[in-house]
Amino acid sequence: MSAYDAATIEARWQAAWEKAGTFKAEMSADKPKYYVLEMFPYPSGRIHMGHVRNYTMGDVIARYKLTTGHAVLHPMGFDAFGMPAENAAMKSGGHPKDWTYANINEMVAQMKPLGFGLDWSRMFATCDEEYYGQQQALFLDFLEQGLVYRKNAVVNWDPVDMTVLANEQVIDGKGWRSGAEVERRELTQWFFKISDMADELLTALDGLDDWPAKVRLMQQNWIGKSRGLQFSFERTDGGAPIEVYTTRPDTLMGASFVGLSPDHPIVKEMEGANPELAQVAAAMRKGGTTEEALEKAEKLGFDTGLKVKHPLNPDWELPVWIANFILMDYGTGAIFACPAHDQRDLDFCRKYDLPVIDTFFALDNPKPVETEAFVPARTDKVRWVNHFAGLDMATGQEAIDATIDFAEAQGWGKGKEQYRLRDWGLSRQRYWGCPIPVVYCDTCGVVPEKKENLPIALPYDNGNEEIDFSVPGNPLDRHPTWRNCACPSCGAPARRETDTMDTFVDSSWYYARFTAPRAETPTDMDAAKYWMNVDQYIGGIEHAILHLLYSRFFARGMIKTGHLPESAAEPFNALFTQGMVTHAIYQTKGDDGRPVYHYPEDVDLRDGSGFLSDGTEVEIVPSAKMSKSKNNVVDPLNIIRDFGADTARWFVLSDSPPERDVEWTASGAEAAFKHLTRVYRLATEAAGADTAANDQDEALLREMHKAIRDVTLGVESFGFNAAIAKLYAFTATIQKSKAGSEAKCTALKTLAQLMAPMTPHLSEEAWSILGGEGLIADAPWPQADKAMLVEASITMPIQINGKRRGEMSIAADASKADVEALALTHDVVVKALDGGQPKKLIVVPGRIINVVV
RNA sequence: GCCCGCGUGGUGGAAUGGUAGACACAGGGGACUUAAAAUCCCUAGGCAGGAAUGCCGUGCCGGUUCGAAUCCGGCCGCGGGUACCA
Repeated sequence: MSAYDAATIEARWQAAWEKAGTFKAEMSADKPKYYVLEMFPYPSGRIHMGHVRNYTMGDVIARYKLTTGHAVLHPMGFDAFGMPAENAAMKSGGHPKDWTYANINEMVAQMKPLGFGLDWSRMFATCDEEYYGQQQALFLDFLEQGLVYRKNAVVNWDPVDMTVLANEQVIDGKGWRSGAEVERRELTQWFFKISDMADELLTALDGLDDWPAKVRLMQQNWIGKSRGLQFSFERTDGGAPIEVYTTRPDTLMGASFVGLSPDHPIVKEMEGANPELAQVAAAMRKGGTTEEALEKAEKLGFDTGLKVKHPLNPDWELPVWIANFILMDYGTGAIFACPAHDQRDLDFCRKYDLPVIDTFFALDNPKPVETEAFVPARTDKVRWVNHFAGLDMATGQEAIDATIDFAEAQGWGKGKEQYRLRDWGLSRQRYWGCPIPVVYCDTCGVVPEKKENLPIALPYDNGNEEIDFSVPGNPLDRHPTWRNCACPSCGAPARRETDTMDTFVDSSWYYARFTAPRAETPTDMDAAKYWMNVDQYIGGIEHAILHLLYSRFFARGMIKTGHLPESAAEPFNALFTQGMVTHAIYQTKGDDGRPVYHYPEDVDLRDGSGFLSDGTEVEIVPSAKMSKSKNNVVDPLNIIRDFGADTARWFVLSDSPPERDVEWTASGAEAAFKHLTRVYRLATEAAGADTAANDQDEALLREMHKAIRDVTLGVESFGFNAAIAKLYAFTATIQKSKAGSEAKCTALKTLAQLMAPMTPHLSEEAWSILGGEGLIADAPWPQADKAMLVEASITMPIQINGKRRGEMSIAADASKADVEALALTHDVVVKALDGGQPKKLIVVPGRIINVVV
């Protein structure tokens, strides 16, 4: 009998699938289709266990659906534009394109041995001219439909490197390379009008029943629909009134000051005549642009000297301050502050000695606000002490509604629905992205490129005009010739747009492209109609908001521009968000005091301590997301070399629920390998045995049908770890069973089928050993026989006052009255009642009996 | 700061209002073996007890319920997102 030789087995069956075209996606008129997609990877160069886990989950679904009679589309590609390629070019020379394609080749070579049932013929990378050329065509169609426009927006500006920085390149408000304090600077940029669809994107969330509730909630909060009041404050100097938007107009009588964003037009207007104000505003514009940075920054204010009249009392004058926490992008860039009922406003007013006016109190506690703002839930009733619409006791929401009605009736304000969602700025001042296909002409202005001129390709080693990453900034902007072109409208010399697109654009429609990856238009309608939508989308929770929201927007845009059918507005029918694979970090201290990270394979673990080969002890940081920079990455190739791909696949699914993070440990991998070896051995033993049928057969087959039921449920509900636990138990049952060899072979063939989505190579081998017909990948999924699942009697636990005190066995079809009668005769119940009557008797059929005494 | 999650034995975890700890790892004991490896069997939350058994126990505090890991409120810790990382 030969041993389990994973390497040989895996190569054999991968070749067999390839030859049979098992995973080639074909449209079929007589099969239901199933489209399963995992979020495609960034080509960092090496795959890690996180990728293995993610793609194994998708593969389990894909292979399972193939055996249930579906035409399956399961493609793979690469999200290949982005900053790391440019950073690599800056650091070690070379070209982003060469770096990226080398990485892609490397990663494909690492993924193939894992035996994923992917249709590799559909593979593409977003940096392929073929792909981004079609993306440029989409952009032009979106532009024509009014879904794209230009406006000014702020970016992180490094004043030393004279370049735009990404948020992750701003560390503590300073540029990552220059160390200079970052400034906020305005540039004219391209935007997608996602805000036009805010309401649609919000209401459609209700229909996404197979998305995690947490993702829908995050998107709902992100879109942030609110109803508030818009009105203006008259200035005492007769200047243009200050328009404000507030979601708490009911607190207007508690107004303390009017606040302007440092980027507000009034501030900019005053800067010229007021050097002190200009200096303060400039200081406030320093630091990064992220919401987090703005919210966490120390609250700073400056009195402009302007005064406005309170809309309800012309004699009441409020000062106008500039405040660094007010965003120009939200509402009107101006607010009024009510410190009594907003902690941030209160902190600001205490700091600058501005008045605090209570407008309502808790019903049972009329205490004036001192250092803590009183901010009850909007549904709580409060007592109003300072209001104008005749309110006494009312909830915050009632007061808001009443205030808006009052303001509208008097004509000084208007109720308005507002969204937190901002338009999607897509311009990036970088080389390694999809060029935005527009041209600037002195005569014609901003002109879209003609479709026949697409793709507008990135320049690459064009003679002596090579792009240059040795200096910061956008190489396209510096390129001597690339930007020179003819105006598509008048033919005169003109300049190309040198900004490229946000990489989120690339990933917002790749799912549609996979349905016809070589089409000469962005999509092929017949293919899109057949394959869309994605039936199961799988990816990280970190994409809960931006990627998924942008994809939902893009699908709608593609419908509007005729690239997708109406039915594809929500492109992902079901979403599953998987957890990360983590691993301990091993570090020592370098000479400069900074941590030095060591690879797991270089660390020898003894009694919970780790040592390098020279004996140095390392510090162990328990568990962190696998990350190249921390060297805590476990290379799946090592696992495949030692144990085989099936072991790696089995383990990443076995020990942890898919939505949660999983810690990689080699001991777990060994256990998985042991199990697969056991299954292989059982199969070879059973195939060679010849024992007669006997009275143990039925018990084994009953367990088999239970396993079919449980594993099928596990696979369909992403309960892979639970399914695997059942498979361990079923394997042990087979091993211990004294059933005849025919029954054992039947059980083992079913075991091989149930394991096949997870361990496809071993399953094919076992199937073949046991005389199964054809490929297990094509064999119909086993069906549980309901008759074999019925149990004659069940065990029910008995509780006394909610605590388990005993159990009893009873016929499975016993009536509730029978159960009650039998329970009352049980020893523990008789003892607990001590001759008395039960206070209450609860019987949950099939589950539990609780006697309250 | 704000939004969204998560927290259960020595470890990964199971249990979605009904027997807390399935399954697995590490540990302990045993069988087989000249020996080892491999394999198989037993054991295993804590405390007390010879045992039967009892008490405690799902981050912490409180609540709802006949019954809470699970639902509600408050707190602590960790993770994800925060619009130019992907």
